[in-house]
This record gives sequence, C-alpha cells and structure tokens, in this order.
Amino acid sequence: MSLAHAILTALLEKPSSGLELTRRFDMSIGYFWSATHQQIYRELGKLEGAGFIRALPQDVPTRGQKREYEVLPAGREELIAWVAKAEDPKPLRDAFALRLRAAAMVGTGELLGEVERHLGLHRVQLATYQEIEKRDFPAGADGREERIQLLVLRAGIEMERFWVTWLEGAMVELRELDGQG
Amino acid sequence: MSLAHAILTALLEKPSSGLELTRRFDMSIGYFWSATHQQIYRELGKLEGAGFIRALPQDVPTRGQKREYEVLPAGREELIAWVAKAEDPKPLRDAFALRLRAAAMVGTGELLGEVERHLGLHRVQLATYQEIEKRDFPAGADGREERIQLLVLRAGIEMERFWVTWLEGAMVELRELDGQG
DNA sequence: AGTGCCATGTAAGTAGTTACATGATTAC
DNA sequence: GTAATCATGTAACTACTTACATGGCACT
Repeated sequence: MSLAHAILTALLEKPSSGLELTRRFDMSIGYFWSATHQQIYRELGKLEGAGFIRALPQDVPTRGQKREYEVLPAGREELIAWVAKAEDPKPLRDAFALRLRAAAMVGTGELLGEVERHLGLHRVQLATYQEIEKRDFPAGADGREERIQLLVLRAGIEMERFWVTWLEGAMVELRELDGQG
Repeated sequence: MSLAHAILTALLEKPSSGLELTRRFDMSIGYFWSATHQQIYRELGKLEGAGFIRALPQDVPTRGQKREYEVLPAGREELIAWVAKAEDPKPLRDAFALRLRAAAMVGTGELLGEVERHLGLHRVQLATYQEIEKRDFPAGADGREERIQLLVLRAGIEMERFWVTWLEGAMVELRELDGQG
C-alpha cells in the first residue's frame, strides 16, 4: 500500500490535482516511487472513498475539469500509523543484471551497446539529481523537513553513482571478453 | 516477463525441480530477482506449455513427486532473443525512503529504531555476499561465464555497501534531529 | 473548424503476494 | 502411527502496465 501513502505525503506537502501529482511523481517524490497517472487517479478515488482525502469544493461538474485534493485528519492519522510500521526491505529487482547472467550462458551478443546506453541514462539521472540538489539546497538543509528531504535526495544521488561506477566497470569487463573472442 | 527468463537461465545452468529453483532463487540467482515457489511453479507450467522447457521423463504420476525440468532448443532461442532486447532501467522503489519523506511531514516517531534494524539487515546481506565471493571466487574469476557471474555478484555487494553507508548517515542525521527536539 | 494540450478517467491484461491444500518420504 | 520435511500445487487478491476514451480550453 505504499502508493497510497506516497500520495498522502505529497498532498500534505501541497494540495494537488491528479495530473499535478503525476508530474511531482516524475520529479522529486519519484526518487524512490514512480507511478503513472492511471494508478494515481485510481488511488485518489480509493483514498477519497476511505475518507482520507477530499476534493476541494469546486463548482464545475467532473470530466475534463481539474479536481484538487487535500488530506483530511483521518488521512494524516493513517500516514502516522504507516510511518511507525516496521517493514523489511524488499530484495531488489533489476532486469539488466538478469540479462547479464543470461548472457553468461548464451552469449553476450549486443549487450555491450546496451551497457553503454544504460550508462548514459544513469549519468543523465545523476546529473538531474545533482541539479536539484544545487537548486533546492544551495547551502545545505536547515529545517528538520528540509534535512530529511536532502537525506532522501542524497540516497538517490548515491544510488545513481553506484550504477554509473558499476556500469563503467562492466563495460571494461565486457570489452575484454569480446576481445578474447 | 523477466521471471520466465530468469528461470530459463537457471535451468540452463542446471536442470532442476521447482523447489530446487526456489532455493536457488533465494541464493545466487536472487541477487537481483526474487520469486516464491508459487510464482515459480506457475511459470514452469507456462514455460512447458510454450515448449520452452520439458520435464525430464519420470515414471511416477504427479503430486508430491519431484519433477525436473530442462531447457529445450526453443527455450534457448527465446533467451537469446531476450538478452538482445533493449529495456530501460526501471526507476527503483524503496518503501523506506518513502517512509522517511512521510516522516518529514508527520514526525519521525519510532523511525530511528527502524533505521537501525534495516542497517542490521543490510549488513548481514553484505556479509553473505562477501562470503559467497570468498567461497566461489577465491582467486577471482577465470572463464567467461565466471567473470560475468562475479561481475553481477559485485553489483550486489556494492549495492549493499551503498545501503549500509547511507543508513549509517541517516542514523546520525536522525539522532541529531531527535536531539534538537 | 482543426490542432494540440490539459485533465480525468475505463478496461483488459500481466505480475506478484498471501493463504491454504495435498501427497510422498523419512525419522522416531 | 505421527510428526517433520520434501514437494507440488490452487485460489483469491492486490498492484502495476498498456492501450484507449472523453471532455474542456486555447490558439489559429
């Protein structure tokens, strides 16, 4: 049920419509949780049904019209309860590492190109996070809320740095293997 | 469709029964892809239906009896095609980072204890991977297959190292925040 | 009137999780 | 004979993905 709680957090930070949430998930919220607009609209419906959020009053009917949501006290309570809950880290899933392992069995084929492509993507993501850090925390973080947000952002940065470093190593290794024939 | 291809890879490495696969997923295959026995049995059924694998001939009927599978040529072809396929890295999902962000809005509560718990779990995982490296690659890796496997294992190790380092930092940061009140 | 974008949704399919059921074999 | 473990499965549910539908508004 992480998506529901990600949305509650985002709405506490700032009341938003579905599409605005979608955009924020593509940006800052999404360092560690992504979601499509379809998922978000569905979840907003559920959260409203559960009494955790409500649409801000607006005259116009429904379709094609913006609907802004805010968190209700029950929603805040739910989020507090969720934060306190213990949950084991999930083993991660990365299809690319799987591909490499498969390649060990059936041949590397075009995999080197794919390594280079991923390396490029991760470098871009790393640069994006670093931009955000420079823009939003030019002098470090001050308040309690900001310090935690910076902590999470730094996790994203270090994660991307890990991928870049590892992929660089993988490139060298695969080049050698290809060279050997 | 990554699970199917993870299974094909595992079966190429060594023909196995469903339960054996489950165990291997808990170990080496599972650095980057985990699966329960329910998922695996379901997928084995599909793969057999598709003609990618077959059960090794065995006299006894079905339930409660071990069934070993091996990869058929069509399965190998399918795996080769999959390895060559380009696929963007998926943005990662980590509920704990989400929790931290939520805590920035509604208060940290018992979160410090949870950081310590996760830190412990990741340290154990890191030690496990390092054990595997020492046991399976005492003198580095030699053959092409082994070098790739070691490369993937090292990714697991570096990933855990990242979590340990980051969680240590998070602990310090949260202690300070708690201290301030 | 047509194009493009903002905005909210529906529907169908795939993948993963959780809980439970059942038979076979071994050890006591 | 009964408990533990090995082994294979079913069923129901939840979450995520992909493709498509529809309406409103601004610009030309």
